[in-house]
Amino acid sequence: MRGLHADTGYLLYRLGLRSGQLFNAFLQESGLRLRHYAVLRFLATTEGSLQRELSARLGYDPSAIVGLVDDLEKLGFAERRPAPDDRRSRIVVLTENGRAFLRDTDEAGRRVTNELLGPLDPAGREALHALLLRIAEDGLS
Amino acid sequence: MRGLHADTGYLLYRLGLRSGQLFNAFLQESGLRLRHYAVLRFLATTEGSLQRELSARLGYDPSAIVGLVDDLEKLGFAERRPAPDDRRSRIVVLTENGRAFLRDTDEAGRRVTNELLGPLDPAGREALHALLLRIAEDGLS
DNA sequence: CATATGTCAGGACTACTGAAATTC
DNA sequence: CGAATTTCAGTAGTCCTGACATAT
Repeated sequence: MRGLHADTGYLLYRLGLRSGQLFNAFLQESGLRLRHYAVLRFLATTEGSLQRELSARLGYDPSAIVGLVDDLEKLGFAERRPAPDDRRSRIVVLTENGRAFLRDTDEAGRRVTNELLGPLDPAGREALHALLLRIAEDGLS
Repeated sequence: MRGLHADTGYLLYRLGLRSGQLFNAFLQESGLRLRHYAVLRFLATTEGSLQRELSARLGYDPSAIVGLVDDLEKLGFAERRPAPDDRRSRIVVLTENGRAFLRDTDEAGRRVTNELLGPLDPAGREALHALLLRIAEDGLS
């Protein structure tokens, strides 16, 4: 019988949990959760994004995006704007406040990843990142 | 501004989610969830385990173990036995039915991991597994 | 008395389904 | 008409806290 940690899938599941918990702990005082943070980070890479793009790229259900963007709007970190070419769609854009929030928390985010990767040296971290990217790109964005 | 996938922690979180979803999908018809499966797999490596050991080794809260073992007992896959040396404790053991279930699903589990690791060749898979093990062992069992 | 183990109740969060309104 | 986008209601599952009974 294979052991528990002999299974790479189970390892990924467990480490993903730990990663999410670490991020949520560091985001706690800001009132955001990892899912909000992920939306902000993605918005920062675009000039504005349709909600269905957020759903597809972040892997969250379209119905979940609604509440996340609601929360970000309440905090003044993002805005919904009408899409000029399709009145069904809304374009979500990062506000200046949202951009400032990302700047302020950028270093804390690095510390989380640092703590997570703990015993790995820089070469190990880079190797891990490259491997994860390859399997992430098969199926995700 | 760093991109989303520039963050190894976020990648781990996303891939952990996908891994859990794949496992749960393949377990669906059996009525079990990944958490039950993890308990069974761990029990198969022992001669019986205290519930607090299951909690510590699998990373689930002690209060969650109660329901998981309840479910496994209902299905006849595990049993609670009194601990001879400490009447507070119960020892959870795999039954013959539980062992048979693991035998029957072993190959399906491999297929899940296979699908998950998709584009990686055997060397890449081994390298990924080794890296994940190193960070898992820092903090988890 | 303090501590450990298992149990139970409940809350906050997550992931998903199905349906509705609007627009294409 | 069917399909796409967003929204909403509801369900099941997850993660954690706090409390309790029992035993050490």
